Amino acid sequence: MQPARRLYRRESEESRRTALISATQELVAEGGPEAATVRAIAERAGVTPGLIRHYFQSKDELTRAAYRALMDGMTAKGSDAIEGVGAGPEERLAAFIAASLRPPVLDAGAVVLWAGYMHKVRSDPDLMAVHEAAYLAYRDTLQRLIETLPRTVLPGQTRAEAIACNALIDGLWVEGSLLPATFAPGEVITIGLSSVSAILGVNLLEHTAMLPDFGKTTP
Amino acid sequence: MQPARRLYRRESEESRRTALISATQELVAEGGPEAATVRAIAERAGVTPGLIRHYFQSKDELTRAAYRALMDGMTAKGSDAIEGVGAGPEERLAAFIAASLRPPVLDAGAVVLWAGYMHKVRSDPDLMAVHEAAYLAYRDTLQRLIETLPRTVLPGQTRAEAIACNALIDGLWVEGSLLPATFAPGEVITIGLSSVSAILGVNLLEHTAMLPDFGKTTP
DNA sequence: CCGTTTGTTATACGCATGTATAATCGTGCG
DNA sequence: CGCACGATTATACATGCGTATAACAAACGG
Repeated sequence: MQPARRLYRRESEESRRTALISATQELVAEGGPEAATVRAIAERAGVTPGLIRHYFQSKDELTRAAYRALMDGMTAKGSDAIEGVGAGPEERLAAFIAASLRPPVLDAGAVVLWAGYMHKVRSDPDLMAVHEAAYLAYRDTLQRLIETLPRTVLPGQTRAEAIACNALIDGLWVEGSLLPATFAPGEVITIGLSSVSAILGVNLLEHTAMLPDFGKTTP
Repeated sequence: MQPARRLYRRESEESRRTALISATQELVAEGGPEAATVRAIAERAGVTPGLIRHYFQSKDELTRAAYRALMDGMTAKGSDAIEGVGAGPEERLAAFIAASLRPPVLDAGAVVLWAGYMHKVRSDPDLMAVHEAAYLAYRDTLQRLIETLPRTVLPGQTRAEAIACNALIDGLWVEGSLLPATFAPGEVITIGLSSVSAILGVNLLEHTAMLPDFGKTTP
């Protein structure tokens, strides 16, 4: 009696690919890129290592797919945030910012995941293109929201403002995720909203009534 | 005649340690953490792999030392920037910000290096302490510079402002380093100074006369 | 209900990694 | 000048990695 061969079920290509991609993301988020080995990914996804090469030409291709999925997911979260809320420009901008500074976007695992891919982004032109597209898409959404604000602006002004707000949000995202104990609950969102308000010359804190998990920490 | 044993010179402990640390940093900056193998580090430092274990108990200890050196170096750059310049609070703050958004601090290698250590920072309490100390030191310097500005402030205001300015600078640092082609020369510094000005309610762009490599891109 | 297809597992290979230990030789001290 | 210490090199080892390939079995069509 030899060790029985492992039982399995056939699944759709899509479900297997997403399972492998999710497993990769989880492992990188937990233990950095070096923890995402072929064997660990397979175990997490509930398959054996060989199957990875059946769905991805190489581990590098799986890596690229996981990065693409990460970036798509994060930009999607931002778009979702401005879907439901009321039509006021300030409301929409405030919701967009708050969504980026709250879980699940504000999350140490997400930051580690993002950081773990950074050097691959720089060396792989394909990943660089994905990164640039996601970054510019986010910044573009931000800029469009800024342009809808009731203000009179100089030409070229909103571009610089969008860059600044994007950088501010990114920085708060990293630090709020990495050192959550350093901030009071909701403090990161409050700081983000008031700082963006200062940069743009508006008052977003007056338009936070509809935001979930907010209002209790701001006087 | 067998292959001659490699000639060598004895060197001080300090020079060997710094050589190994620098080699580690260079390799991580160039190719990510996975490129910094024991053999590659030794070759870059001009020694053989075994010597690493003579000066560091393990590769992990060398890694920790390299991260500490990175953080110390980056905070030192900021302190240097406010040493020479004139006594005006605005000048000093402007110089501090500009120094963080200009090479050698603004550099893709530095960002990749910083990002490459991120997951180790989260999992290793020792590195976490180093990170937190460096982050808070930087923020503290920033807050002290902000407090010297001629303004009347509410209690607790400067803390939030320091967090915001720190996040803004960090975000510009990352994006300016990773996508330098996206920005006009000096644009990152200009945006940083004008945004911090807006957040703090001052005008730093009027106090950039003494900044090197500046003034030509701002009207 | 059988045969074919192909998703999935199992096994093996070559290589690189971090570490341990022994051999060597540069160097400061007596 | 010689000798002993230890900084440095050399070699070896176990392990884990990504990859290649063959064997197997689950599901579907006939």
